[in-house]
Amino acid sequence: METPGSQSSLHRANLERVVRAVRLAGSLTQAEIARTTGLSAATVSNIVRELKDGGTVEVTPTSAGGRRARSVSLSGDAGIVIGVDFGHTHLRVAVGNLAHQVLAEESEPLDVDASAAQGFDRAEELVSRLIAATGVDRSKIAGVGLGVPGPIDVESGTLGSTAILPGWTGAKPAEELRGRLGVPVYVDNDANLGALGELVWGSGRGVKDLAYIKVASGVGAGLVIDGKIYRGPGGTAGEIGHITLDESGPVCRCGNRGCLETFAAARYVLPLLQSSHGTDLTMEGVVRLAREGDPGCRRVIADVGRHIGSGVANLCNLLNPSRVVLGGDLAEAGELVLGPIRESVGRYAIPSAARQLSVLPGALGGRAEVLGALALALSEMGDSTLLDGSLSAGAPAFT
Amino acid sequence: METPGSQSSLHRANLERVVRAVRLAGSLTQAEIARTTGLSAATVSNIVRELKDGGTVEVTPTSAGGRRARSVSLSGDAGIVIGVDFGHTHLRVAVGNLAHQVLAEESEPLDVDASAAQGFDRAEELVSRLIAATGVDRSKIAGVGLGVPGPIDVESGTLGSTAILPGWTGAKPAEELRGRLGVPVYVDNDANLGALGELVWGSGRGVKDLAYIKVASGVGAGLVIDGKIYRGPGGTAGEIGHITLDESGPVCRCGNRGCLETFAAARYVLPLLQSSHGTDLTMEGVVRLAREGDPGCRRVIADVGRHIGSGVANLCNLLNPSRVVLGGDLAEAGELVLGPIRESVGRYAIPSAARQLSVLPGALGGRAEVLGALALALSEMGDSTLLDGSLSAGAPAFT
DNA sequence: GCTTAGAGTTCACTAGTTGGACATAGGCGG
DNA sequence: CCGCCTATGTCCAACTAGTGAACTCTAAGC
Repeated sequence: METPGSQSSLHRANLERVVRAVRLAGSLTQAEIARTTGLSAATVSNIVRELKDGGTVEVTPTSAGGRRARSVSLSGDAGIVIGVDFGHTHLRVAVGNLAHQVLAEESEPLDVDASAAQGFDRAEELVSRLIAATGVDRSKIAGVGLGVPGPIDVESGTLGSTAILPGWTGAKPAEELRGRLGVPVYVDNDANLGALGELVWGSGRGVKDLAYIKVASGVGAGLVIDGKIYRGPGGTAGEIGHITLDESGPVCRCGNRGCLETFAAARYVLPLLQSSHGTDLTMEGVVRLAREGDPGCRRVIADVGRHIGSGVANLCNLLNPSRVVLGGDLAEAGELVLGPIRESVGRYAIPSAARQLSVLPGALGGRAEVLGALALALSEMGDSTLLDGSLSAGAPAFT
Repeated sequence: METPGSQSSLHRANLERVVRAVRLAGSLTQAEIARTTGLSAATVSNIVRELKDGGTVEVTPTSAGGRRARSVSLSGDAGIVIGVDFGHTHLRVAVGNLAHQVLAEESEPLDVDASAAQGFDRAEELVSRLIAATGVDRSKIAGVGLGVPGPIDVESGTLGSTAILPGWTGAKPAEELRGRLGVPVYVDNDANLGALGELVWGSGRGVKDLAYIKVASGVGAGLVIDGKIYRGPGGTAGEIGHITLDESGPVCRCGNRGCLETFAAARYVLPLLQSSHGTDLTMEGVVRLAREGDPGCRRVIADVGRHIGSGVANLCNLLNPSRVVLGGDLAEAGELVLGPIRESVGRYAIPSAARQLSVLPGALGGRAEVLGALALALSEMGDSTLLDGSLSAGAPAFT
């Protein structure tokens, strides 16, 4: 830190290396750590002792039927991370540990029109409740990931458009939450977090580049490139909802005509069915009816799929991701919507770009965003945060 | 290398740190190196001596009117890099040094239908001629960047479609050239290299995310994200030419209808003018006529611009780059084509994504690709390649 | 019961950085 | 013109931290 290119920094780097290896694998013996990190057994021995003294890591004396292998794993209370997701109609909180395990999760309805202060009150309460339920000490919180359902400037932390969450005008959600909880808060929009959630826990496991398409009242995409959220220099990457499919199509709320959103988003699609199916239809309802066989709903969903597929084809030609994951209510429709999407992609994307693409439904449903928030907290905090405990705890031993 | 987390790697890292600092700044005194790298003066002293012994760096005994500052700079012959660009109708080679200076550059016509072997013969010759002209020793070649005008799998090094370069079927250009020149060869397609070239030397200086749109016989884009070429998991990112603008438009060579390419690429646009302007018209000619005021050519170019703008708007919504650079013959048309592009982008992209976007003509013209090849060689080889000399030369000193 | 083999630890050694002492050389004031 | 001051670069002793080799320990296999 203070001497950025010297032995102590090397030692720190090696500590991180070990922690990362353990975190990724869940648990390892020292010999395995030595092999995967490339460090010598002696060094690993020292490092493990240091980490154990610092409380970062736990050593289970004997594990399986081996000779005498001590398995090393991140200690359950080494730290926890929290994910908070503000949705249009709900608030969702999850608590996880550093081993990528979700310890507790809960959601409650939240009025969109609630003021920002009220929303944060509820969030703070829910976080406290969940932490209490897990029995972990509050001081172990290593970071908080926060999702907001609208464009947010990650640098400055200010919400962009306030059309979606009135009453939150000019709010700086991350700052607010940091003030209340006293720990670092990392914020991003729901589509990006959904992408991260599916990447780490859901349908995106194993790939490094993924596009998460979320169809709800609008259409947005979260892009993960090489394992990291890609936001673009201006922070507004992923606006797949507003690529133009038909220059003379319906007028979109963004002011253009024929945006993908006007063919796929709930606010434009539901009215099509209202004369035949009643006015209080929701996207969820349409999906349910379609699965039950309602021909009108099936047709509408297939049409939506075809249009999304056109958008995905463009995305695919430009970015060539290895996986596209469909999220939001629409994902529940399964093959009813995925089939037409794949068909459109096959038709409109150039073959070499579409070849290794797989289009999958999200595996996490509405949980994708909270879990993504957890993942954001985990990735942003880095592995170094874990070491602070062991470093400060280790120091006295040398005096 | 062999011991990836230990002192020797630290030393190597520090060497690289110093080399990078010097390369970025041009020349520095040891004290300045110490300050910018954060290393101690003593360490810098040792490192500089080692680098000097290895020939990587030169020390000019006295410089300005200071006390006794010795200025350290990369030695001119510490290494050179070579860029080779195979185009549809030309072969272009450039030689540069590690200080990002172009030492020599030359191009010659190359028949597209020439066999691969013949092409490589010509390239090898031209490289030899240029190296001889610069007077640098052949052994100083640190790397070669190679551009090919078609899809290439960077991992395996095999050319994809052979439609563009018949006679090159199944060739592995990088391997071939490595065999002939005996140094590492890094290969990529022309659009990606053009992007890199403009980023490092041209209209993209200062930004980290850039899209380079090359309009020639086809339309392709090179994407640079966070300073690195983005190829996508399948290696075919950037196919902006085949995003669909009009589902019932003209049939494209890719098999779809209404691709951007069918509205913008030379092979589709030139026929429009052949009845009025003759059959041996080239894109270059159209641009020239347009600049001279020919209304038909102006109209065609403006239409092309509008369509490209639609594609760029989609790109912008999805990726939100901070800069779009137009390359290829068409860029010579200047505002005649840029105006309509900007107009289309303004109309079809969502405002928040287009806000900080600038659309510029390429500053390098046809040189973008060779210079990009140089930049590729420079970036791929890293700073570490420079050290090989000093490391191997330094070793005997310790025996 | 003896051997064997892998796991983890200890120890002497070595690589490499650092802080401080030291030499050097120009600027500046007297 | 001389000596002080200051910043540069070098040298040396101290220290940090990783490594290979030797060693111990345990359980499995014959």
